[in-house]
Amino acid sequence: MGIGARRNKIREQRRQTILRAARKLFFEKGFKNVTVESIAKKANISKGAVYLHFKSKDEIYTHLLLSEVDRHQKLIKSIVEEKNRASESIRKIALSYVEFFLNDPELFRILMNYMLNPEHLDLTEEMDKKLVTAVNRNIDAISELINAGIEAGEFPRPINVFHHRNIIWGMINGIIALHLFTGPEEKRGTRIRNTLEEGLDIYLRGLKEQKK
Amino acid sequence: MGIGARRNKIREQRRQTILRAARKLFFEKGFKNVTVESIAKKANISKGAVYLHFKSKDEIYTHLLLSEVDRHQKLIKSIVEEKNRASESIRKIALSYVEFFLNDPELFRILMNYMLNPEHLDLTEEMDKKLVTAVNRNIDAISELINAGIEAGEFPRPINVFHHRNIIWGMINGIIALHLFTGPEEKRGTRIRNTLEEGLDIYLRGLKEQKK
DNA sequence: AGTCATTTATGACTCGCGGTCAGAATCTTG
DNA sequence: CAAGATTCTGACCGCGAGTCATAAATGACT
Repeated sequence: MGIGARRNKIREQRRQTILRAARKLFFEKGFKNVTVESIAKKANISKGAVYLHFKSKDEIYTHLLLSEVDRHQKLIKSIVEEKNRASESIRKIALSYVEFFLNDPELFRILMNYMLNPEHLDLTEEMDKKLVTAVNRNIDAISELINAGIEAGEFPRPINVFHHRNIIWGMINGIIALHLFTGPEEKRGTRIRNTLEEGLDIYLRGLKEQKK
Repeated sequence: MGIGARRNKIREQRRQTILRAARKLFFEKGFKNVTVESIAKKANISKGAVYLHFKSKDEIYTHLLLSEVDRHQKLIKSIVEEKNRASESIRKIALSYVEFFLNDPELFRILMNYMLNPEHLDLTEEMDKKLVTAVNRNIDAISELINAGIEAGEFPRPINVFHHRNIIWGMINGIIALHLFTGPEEKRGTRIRNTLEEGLDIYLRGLKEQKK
């Protein structure tokens, strides 16, 4: 191994150490309640050193976010590839979202925040692009499924795929947002799942009878 | 006029001056980019004096929020009282929301933020309660309309009114969130309106054929 | 091994902002 | 006008993100 490569490896290890420390803290206390100092401490490193690896606190969070979104992307991909009926796959994707966010509500908050703040976070160009791409890939899965549904005769044509993708995506997020932080915690899961399933059900039924 | 009353009047005027100044700034620059100092300056007053009238920056914002929500509430009430078909009224309410938020996207951000942060803002007990109540009143209008629709035979029974209220509410918010800060600004209005109308349309159609 | 350039680490410091408070200014009352 | 009550002021505090002068570590070259 050349010197350059060794350097990079060590550098990468440092990054991972920081990310691991940050992850624990963020997911434990929420973004606002974690200081960069505390991340540094947990990683046995100085505050300044953290900034040798990441541009900002936001960027650290975004890295974690990205790896989560990617993880979820794989799940979605596998659902799409099952080749069930389109409406069934959409239902599954929606439910997988719910699980995803029930597991880490903070993540939903941050993604929502990202969506609501056009100026975005304080990220490098690169990170910003990556995050947008990753999120879009997930949204596009729905388009793909709607198209497959049209192919299969499950949905009528012509329908405006983008429209319906946005409506479905909006519904999923809206319902999650509405329930994720309210009511008794142990019941949130079933409440969200039930509401979302019923909502999609009715919507997709309506869609199938569009312009018959 | 007694001395006490005069005092109160002056006090109230000060509050209004502060609120007016704050309003202009907030709606111009967004919550984060306004400092309490700048509000004070605009109101020709010292920073400390601001805190004689409001507990925190959050609370100032919430006051503005509340008056907006109240204003909107009146609109909703008048829509409900028109006694159109339920689905028509729901459509109207949704569209009135859109106008509301197109007019002041920052407001949507804050309300969403409020929804996503259970610890809420740094408010007096009273303000917090008021805000929750005001928002709920608006959501309840939808329940009311669904019930009216059932009465009128427009929707089948039995259906779970809360469920559908939440789904509709979620859909409205989700679609607005998805579009309010993206794409060319001049087209946002029509994009949101179209998507939302179509979404509701299909959903309500599906609802009418529920369990026939 | 010793020198020196380069990379990496440190933590004291700056900066910005929300919020506080001791003391000044102004008003009320007798 | 004096004394007390109220309102106002702006210097100050605390906090946390991000910076930077300085120090330590590394390793290439003699």
